[in-house]
Amino acid sequence: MKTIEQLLESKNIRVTAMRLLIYKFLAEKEIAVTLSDIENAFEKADRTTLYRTIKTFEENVIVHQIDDGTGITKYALCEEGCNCDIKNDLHLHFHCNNCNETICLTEHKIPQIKVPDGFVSENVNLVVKGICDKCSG
Amino acid sequence: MKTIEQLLESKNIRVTAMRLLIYKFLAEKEIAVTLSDIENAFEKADRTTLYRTIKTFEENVIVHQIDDGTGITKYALCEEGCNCDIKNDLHLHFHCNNCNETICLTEHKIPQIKVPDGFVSENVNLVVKGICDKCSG
DNA sequence: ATAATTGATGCAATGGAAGTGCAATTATTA
DNA sequence: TAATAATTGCACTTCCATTGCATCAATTAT
Repeated sequence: MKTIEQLLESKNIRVTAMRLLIYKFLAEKEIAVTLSDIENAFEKADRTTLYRTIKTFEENVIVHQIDDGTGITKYALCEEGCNCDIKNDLHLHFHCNNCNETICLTEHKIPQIKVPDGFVSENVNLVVKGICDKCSG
Repeated sequence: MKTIEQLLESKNIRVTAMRLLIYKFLAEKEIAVTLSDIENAFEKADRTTLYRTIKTFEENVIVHQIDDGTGITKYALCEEGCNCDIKNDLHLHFHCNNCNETICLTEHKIPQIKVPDGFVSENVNLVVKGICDKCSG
């Protein structure tokens, strides 16, 4: 079990208070968050810092972007099984039309999608929309 | 074979010159277009008019939105097989990382995606990214 | 036919998210 | 301790999406 400090150091990212806080914030959340979410959680910090922290995490495959169709980019920590840096990885995310939350279904893999001749598939973005377990109860 | 006029009238949308032009523009395109694309094609018209025309079309299931992950909403005419108003329809779109164009692959259906217990799938948004037939040649 | 009403269009402005340049601050290394 | 490099905060900018309001065109009622 790596500490957050070790994780950051292993990727040559300097350990700062801000980064630890943002990492912990993301780790506590089960859902994907927007930059505004982070902004609201850290009102003392500057938007730009939060933005750049997330970008740093993204570049180093600590978080990955999720495009759930709401028009606002969301972010979530990469988990054990997350191969979002690998081109052919299939992301599966669920967006709840009721509570508007987006969660990663990392365990649910997607079958290979066939594309017409001449097309080369490099990456697949799949978002299932509907009602999440909390809202359907 | 319905004329555009008939199509609009059947949906209680007034037939205007602008609407006919935009419809024709979309019909000629095989790819999904952004509002800016339409704007560039009709420089004399106001952006708002184009925007609201597309929105009217969207509400009446004449076009559907495509979120291909570029961050900019794209639109394409609903085709014969397009059931984008039906909840369980599976949209499949292909976004070319090279030419940045997005096309509808209406003929390519996707298998039903399984979601965990408690989750209700209403809709699936699937975007395959890669290289299109024109660019891979 | 004309007035009243409804819808379409154009202009101006707003809001939100994403991104950048630069100065100041903090941490690392020489 | 000085020099260097990275991080943070502030101020902007840009781009897309969206709305309010006035005007113009078209439809309906009188």
